[in-house]
Amino acid sequence: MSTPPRLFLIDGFSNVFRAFYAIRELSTAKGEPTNAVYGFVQMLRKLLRDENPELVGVAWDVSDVTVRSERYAEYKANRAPMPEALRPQLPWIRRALAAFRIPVLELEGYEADDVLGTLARQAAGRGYEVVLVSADKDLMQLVGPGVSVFHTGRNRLYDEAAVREEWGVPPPRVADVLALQGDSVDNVPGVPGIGEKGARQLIAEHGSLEALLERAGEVSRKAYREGLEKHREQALLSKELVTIHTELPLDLDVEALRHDPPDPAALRALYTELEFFSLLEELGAAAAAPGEGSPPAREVRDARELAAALAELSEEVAVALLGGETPLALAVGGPGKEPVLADFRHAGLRDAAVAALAELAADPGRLLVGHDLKEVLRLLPAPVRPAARLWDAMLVSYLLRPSVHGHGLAELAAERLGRQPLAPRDAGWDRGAEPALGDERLARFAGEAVDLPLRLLAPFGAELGSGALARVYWEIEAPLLPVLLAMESAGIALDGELLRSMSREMEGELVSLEREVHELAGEPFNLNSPQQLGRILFEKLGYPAGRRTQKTKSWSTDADTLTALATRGYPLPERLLRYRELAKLKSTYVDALPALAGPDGRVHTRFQQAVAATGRLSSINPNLQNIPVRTELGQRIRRAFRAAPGHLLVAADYSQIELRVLAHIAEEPALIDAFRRGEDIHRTTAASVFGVAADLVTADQRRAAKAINFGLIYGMGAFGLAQTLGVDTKEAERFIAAYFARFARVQEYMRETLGMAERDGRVETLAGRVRWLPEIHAKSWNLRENARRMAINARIQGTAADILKRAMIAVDRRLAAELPAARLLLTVHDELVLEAPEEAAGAAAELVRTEMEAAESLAVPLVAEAGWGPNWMAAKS
DNA sequence: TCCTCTGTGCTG
DNA sequence: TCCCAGCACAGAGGAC
Repeated sequence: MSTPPRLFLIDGFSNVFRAFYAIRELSTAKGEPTNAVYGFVQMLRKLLRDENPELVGVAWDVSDVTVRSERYAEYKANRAPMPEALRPQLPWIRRALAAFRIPVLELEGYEADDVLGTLARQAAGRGYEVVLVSADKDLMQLVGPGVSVFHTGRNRLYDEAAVREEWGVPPPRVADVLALQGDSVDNVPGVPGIGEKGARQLIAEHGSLEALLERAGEVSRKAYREGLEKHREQALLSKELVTIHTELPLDLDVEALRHDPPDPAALRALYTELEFFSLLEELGAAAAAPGEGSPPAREVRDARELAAALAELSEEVAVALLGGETPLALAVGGPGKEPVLADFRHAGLRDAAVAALAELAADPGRLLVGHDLKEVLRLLPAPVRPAARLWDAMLVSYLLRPSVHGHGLAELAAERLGRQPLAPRDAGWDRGAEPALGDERLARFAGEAVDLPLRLLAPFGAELGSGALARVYWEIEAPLLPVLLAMESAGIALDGELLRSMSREMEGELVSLEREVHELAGEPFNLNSPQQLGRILFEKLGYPAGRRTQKTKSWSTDADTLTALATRGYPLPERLLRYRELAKLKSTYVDALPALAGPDGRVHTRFQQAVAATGRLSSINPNLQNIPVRTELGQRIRRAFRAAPGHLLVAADYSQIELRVLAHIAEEPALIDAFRRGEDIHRTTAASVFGVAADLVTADQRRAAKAINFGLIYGMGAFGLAQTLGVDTKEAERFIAAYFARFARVQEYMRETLGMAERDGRVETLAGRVRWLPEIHAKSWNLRENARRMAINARIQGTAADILKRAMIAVDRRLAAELPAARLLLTVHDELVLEAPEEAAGAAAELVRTEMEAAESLAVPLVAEAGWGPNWMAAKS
């Protein structure tokens, strides 16, 4: 059976408007706006590439006078005029259509909707498969046998079932729903009081607008009943307005819409004129390598077929897991091998795929290639300790360009391979929907998911080289990946009951604080709104003016500002500070955490291995690296993180790891000696800077020295130090001068680091992890100073991160061998949290402390402290 | 209704 | 001219 030819009819203006609003801003060097052209061209390209339709046409309104506007004067009366920046782009769009060789159907005197409706009906009647391409929901009413709508905004194809699913009514009744709810943009009045929800429900119940009006008196909800009775005529008129006509006197020559390939010369000329450089480049690439893509994966139907395909594979095996929250399929391939797709909806294939993946991962002779392999290996039952070597394109990309945000497969494919792979949406994942079993788009998506990482192997391998950065990959990042996965699967137990009772208690105090503040303000306002608070404090109550915020120039109401006011005796800011503390902790932790616990009563954060520019890990969903610890209330929250029954939590943290790293890299003898003697480093610093004996250092002097020490790590200047210490800049300058006089090698370290950054455009950690700093040469003082601070900080923070990662790998390895009942749960930059059976907690603490201290050999000792207890707070003492 | 930006604040 | 690295909250406002 041959499939009918497909005709794509594009709703010109609806897509032009959508492109105009969807693309932020884009213009030529001369300042001519090009955003709508760009968006429209991208839409065309995507359509032609993904769908490759046999026939294409664009419907285009040419005049503003239409049949309907004569009949209903107010129609479009309040439709905004065409934006100033859009009108000059229309001729370009016409040129783009010509270059793409897409015929334009210009029809004077009719609405584009009616033209599309008529043509769709005619073509469907002649056996074509019609797809209407629009960003407008009105067209949904045309869906039926042979006619579907591709909604450009939602990126989704609507057939009859999809329309029913979304609207709750069959396609022809979409007009009735729209007539009821109205549309302010098109000035369709509808029935006041009836919105989207109501309209759908009423039409679904009564079948049509007419039937509904007939029995309007029986509608139970009063507002609806009265609205329908009062606005009967208006509703009928609305329906007339939104109903699309399909009987215009047109005669379409469908075969004239056969799609020819685009005209490359015309496209090149247009892109050049519009300064669309990325598209120009692609045009060049396409000419150089015509038709090069990824082969689609072949779907296997049972375990035997999967095994047969795996038997073909060589040492290099690419794996990809497809699906969103719930995995749907595993794709497997290899260089030069046919990629296969194991869709879990085939009976038994999920188990077979899991077994196959486990076998591949357990094979030390394999190189497992993929993108974000942590997510792929998550499919395996915990704990996963692969013997295969892991080549993760995401992690390699991160090591090569750590400060670039976004190491997604699509981004890498575009940058490194000049490819534009299918997005999940293009393959059928959209708003909870997923591609059907056997969907050809799924096969293509799977093919790309295994092929692209394989193709990235060569360029990434070449750039990673075989030096220090490659060792960072093979010795740190790759072995860390399964450790992180195991920690995520383990999760940490949460005392939800404790948090819930805290929540109730805090709620009470918040309510009374709010009342107090409203009384002090003389009117109620939203305490959570900095804007409203600013107006109350500085405009209504006339408090002494403070700072303005950076972007919006509204009154700043941050903790510093409020504290300053509070110390001057104003009661409102003092109350508000307490309110803020409570509200912050309650919303971010006390209320949020219990909701994030899994059915096992534990929270499973995700550690991100390719985000932080310095090499640190980060934690999301929830972030367990910012759990409070400083305030009393914060400590109570920390107590809600507890050990499983019969277990204890073990917490171990490095002592001053960053300052020790600084002492080592700078080779500063005074610092090294202090650490070797095991002195309190802030006290020693204070004694040196202020010229007093260590035991005579005052609390204030120690505090100042501590600020200096931290400031060094951050690349701080005198201004910043003055700010934190609350002294003037002159004073801060004297502190810094005194510090450098005593610790001269530290100043030398700063100079060296900046020299390297300027010479190489990058700095490195001790292990060889790189951070690129192109802005070190920026003309802007601000950008340049920023880069200089980053250079100083990245070496120290990054080296500390390398050390902790090494420690994690070692701890995990030794635990598996010696204390398998204990396991790592969390990492917080200089701290590790473990869970161990009660009787093994002491041994686990000793093990983790030893491995942390042995993780790197520096000129100063690395010191870690470990404790244990029933909860996180108790473990830290 | 959904999404993005902004101000704010928690951690190391 | 505000000190490094993160994540997440609520409010505000724009697009749909």
